[in-house]
Amino acid sequence: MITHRPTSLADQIFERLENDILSGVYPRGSILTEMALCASLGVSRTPVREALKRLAQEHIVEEGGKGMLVLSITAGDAEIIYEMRERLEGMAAAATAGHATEEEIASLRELVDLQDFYAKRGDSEKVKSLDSEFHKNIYRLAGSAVYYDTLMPLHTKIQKFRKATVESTGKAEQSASEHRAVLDAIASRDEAAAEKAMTAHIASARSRLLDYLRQQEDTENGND
Amino acid sequence: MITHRPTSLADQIFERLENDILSGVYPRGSILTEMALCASLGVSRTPVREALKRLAQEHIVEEGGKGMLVLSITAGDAEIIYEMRERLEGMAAAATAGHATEEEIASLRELVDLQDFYAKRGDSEKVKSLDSEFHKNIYRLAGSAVYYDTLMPLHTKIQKFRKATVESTGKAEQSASEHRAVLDAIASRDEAAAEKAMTAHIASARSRLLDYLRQQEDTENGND
DNA sequence: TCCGGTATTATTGTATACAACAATACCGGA
DNA sequence: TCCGGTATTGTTGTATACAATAATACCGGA
Repeated sequence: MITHRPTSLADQIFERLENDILSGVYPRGSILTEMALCASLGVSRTPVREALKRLAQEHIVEEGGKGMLVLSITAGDAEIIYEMRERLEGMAAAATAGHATEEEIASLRELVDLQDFYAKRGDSEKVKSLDSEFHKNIYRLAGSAVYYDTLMPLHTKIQKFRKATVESTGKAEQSASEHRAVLDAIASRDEAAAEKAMTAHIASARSRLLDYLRQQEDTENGND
Repeated sequence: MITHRPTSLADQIFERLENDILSGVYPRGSILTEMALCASLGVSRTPVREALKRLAQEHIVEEGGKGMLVLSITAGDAEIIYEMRERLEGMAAAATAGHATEEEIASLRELVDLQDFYAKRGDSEKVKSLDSEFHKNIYRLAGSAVYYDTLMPLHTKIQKFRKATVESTGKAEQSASEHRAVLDAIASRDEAAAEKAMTAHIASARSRLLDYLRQQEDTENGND
């Protein structure tokens, strides 16, 4: 309908569906059919179809006989992802320490400063988003698209669980200070220190997640 | 035209293009336009378009103003990928040791036996393909789709370089015997040993790759 | 009532039509 | 000759049409 747009309908729909699925709007087990989405989004099948295919490729949905079956991830998957990140992100941080320009490091510092600011304010939405940006930038600055392509899907998929790692002001401040340690190592071009600091940060986030999951287990962990 | 098919045209085209790009048929920097591919493949734009979008998502191509720009990967990317695999595949092998059924382990053994057989024969095409299958099965049997989703793209992207790791009979036999070490650890349900054996195997493959790249450097490494 | 077969419907895969944008080529004027 | 503007062409994004399959619902017979 609307014609020339900066970003395509397919992209918008992909992002929206990805976000809705990973944040729990469409719970695991839901069925998404092209036509139903067309109707609710007011577009033709073509962009919806493209978005669904891309979601399927990332195993966020899979074709389930009738429509597309929403997969999302389990707590067990989240634990695996944290372990993978623990093994990989240090590598990315080290590469970033080796590759990033001073301007890029300055922009990382900006992110950390802001995150710290909002952490002290208790604005966990902002903190989560800035936390996300920080990691995303590390992937980008590491000097090869391989880092981004590998780590970004992992990061995206645990969105639903990430709030657990910054849910209280204390955790948010801790996360921010860990980020600062990584940043400082990068800024001083110390690859080994950057790797170590990042690995420690992920390990820390992972243990915050495990605490959260243990809590959830007690109360029942069903729908949110 | 032809109507009911087990696998869709889009899937076939995706696989074909992926394979052609990663094995060097379309060299880095080529431009693929939808229409040109339609003409050469004899299908409409829809499946071609879907295949290209999926390739773009995996950063095998990217939109480059006019058509899709073929990216492929550099030797530097390959080195990064081997380091990532070194950090991750041990984890997958350990998980497989914990999850795989006896039947699944038997099918792994079959693959290793065959690989050994063809290695001794010097059939490096077969060896490469069986080597690939072995790793792919580890990803699948590790118990979470996260392993497959993360490792398979890495494995796929280095296709062009993998021949370097099994190019001679000696290397092929070495690779097969390393696989057997991994398999034995898995079969005896020893997760730590499986991780160690797999990590050693990737490290070994990586050094075989580095040797190859160093050779290439001497002769000129441009087009193949 | 229950079972089997047929008809209808829902859904997807593919092809094509159309609109908009971008680049380029061509033409006229200075 | 060179520059600017317009027209044309090539390319993509989106919508729709059509074909084929699979599932389901319905109906008749035992």
